[in-house]
Amino acid sequence: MTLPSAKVVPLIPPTRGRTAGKGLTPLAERAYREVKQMVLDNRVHGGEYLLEEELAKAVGMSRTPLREALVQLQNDGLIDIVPRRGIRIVPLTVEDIREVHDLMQWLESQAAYALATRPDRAERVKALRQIVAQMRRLLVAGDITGWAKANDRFHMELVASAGNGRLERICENLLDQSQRVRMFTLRMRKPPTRTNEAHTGMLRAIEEGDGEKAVAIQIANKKAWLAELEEIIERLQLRYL
Amino acid sequence: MTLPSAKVVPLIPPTRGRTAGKGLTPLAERAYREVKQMVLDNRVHGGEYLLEEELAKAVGMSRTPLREALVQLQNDGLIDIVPRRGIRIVPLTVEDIREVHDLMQWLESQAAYALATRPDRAERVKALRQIVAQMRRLLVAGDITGWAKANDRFHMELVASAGNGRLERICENLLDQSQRVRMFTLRMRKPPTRTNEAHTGMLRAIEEGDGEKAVAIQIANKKAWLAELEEIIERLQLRYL
DNA sequence: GCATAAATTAATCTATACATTAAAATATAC
DNA sequence: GTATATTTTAATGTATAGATTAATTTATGC
Repeated sequence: MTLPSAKVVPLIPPTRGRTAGKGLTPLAERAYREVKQMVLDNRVHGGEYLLEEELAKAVGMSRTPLREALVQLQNDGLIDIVPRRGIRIVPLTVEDIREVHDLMQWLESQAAYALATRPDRAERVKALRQIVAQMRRLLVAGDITGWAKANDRFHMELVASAGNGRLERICENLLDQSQRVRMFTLRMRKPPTRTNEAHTGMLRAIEEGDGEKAVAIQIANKKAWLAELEEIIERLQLRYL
Repeated sequence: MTLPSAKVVPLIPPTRGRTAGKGLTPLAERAYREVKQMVLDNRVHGGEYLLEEELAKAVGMSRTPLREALVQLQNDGLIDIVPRRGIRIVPLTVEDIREVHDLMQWLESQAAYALATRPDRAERVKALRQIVAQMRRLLVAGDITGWAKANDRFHMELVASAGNGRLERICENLLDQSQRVRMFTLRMRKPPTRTNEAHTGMLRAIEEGDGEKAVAIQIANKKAWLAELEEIIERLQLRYL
């Protein structure tokens, strides 16, 4: 493959800084956001198929920008483009949830450990504490969906403290991939007071500069979280969600 | 956004198992592979622009499948699609290399640690040792490019030992993202005997079940690797590559 | 009634025409 | 000569027509 000489143009900020739907055309971006929201809101279910033409009609555009959005969504691991059959919502098995859980635990523990060793960690800890306070209020108010969203913000804020853009994008995507299952099972779980306490304890350890303790608390909480989810999924008797 | 009822079809293996260019149409897949190879082979450079029509002509297809391939490549972090300007090869700064390095170090250390605790690790250690032996032979033969490829296989094999598909894809992509810089600076580095020794030592520690020692060796080698690269880039006086 | 071949259908895949946009070039005023 | 307005150009963004493919349905032979 031979090319004419590539043109060099002044360096401009990359579009990749944006976390999702990055570098897509205007219609493709809208399609990306709308289809993604439909998936994350559990309006469709794992294993189900959608047809391109029907999706295009639903989002009010031709198939060309929609297809570009679908390539992005497939890359995010939310859908599969099945040749000549349609768009399949990626079914999530308990193994998938374990994979995502393991990765998040590994990456978050690195972020927590790194934060515990930073001299200027007080600001970050303060911001994280504010999120936990909000989580407590939402739990008391009975707003479990709001609590889950705040919990996601906590995790993303913790990860952001590592100052690594690629890490942030990876974690945000992992949260997206597991969102359908986490939301589907949310009301079947015990009230997440254990998570609130674990976050509080982890932040105290970070504040004290005790990275190993912070990591130990994080790992224990995440293990308990996964065990409860596995129990729920076993009780549901579903191979995938 | 409202949809007709989604069709449910028998569960078939997802296309996402494939590591790259997954779920793309035949022409899009070919475009993906060819353009990616062009980028990874340093036939274009960071900051340079390419035009869609010229690329389409070069790969011998219309813009439609090419554009789908470009969405995938952008998601891989290899190019940026700049609206109404063209495709830009993502410029890599030393900060980018640090990010990738940090992430790989975190993820690989998890994999190494996990492997060191597995009772059935002998088989994996054996496979990894074979790769290191090949790396030694290639170094003696003066084939530094072959050595670098074998080194990548070592890292991917180590990561694969964790049995986490998402981890593998993430790491493969991180290796891709840093490839242009690593290959560009390859011959400016000292002969990588330190890396060969580090791999050997790490495998011995894993074999002995000493995860912490394995991780310590891995971290030390990666730190030295990065320091040498930073020195080279500073000597080159380039803001990005 | 069953197996296989042939025809039909459904849906994507790809090419390309046309619309749109933003940069570049040119014209104009001072 | 410079600043601003206007026009032109280059390249993408989007819609859709037609090609292609694979699944489904129907026809045929035994």
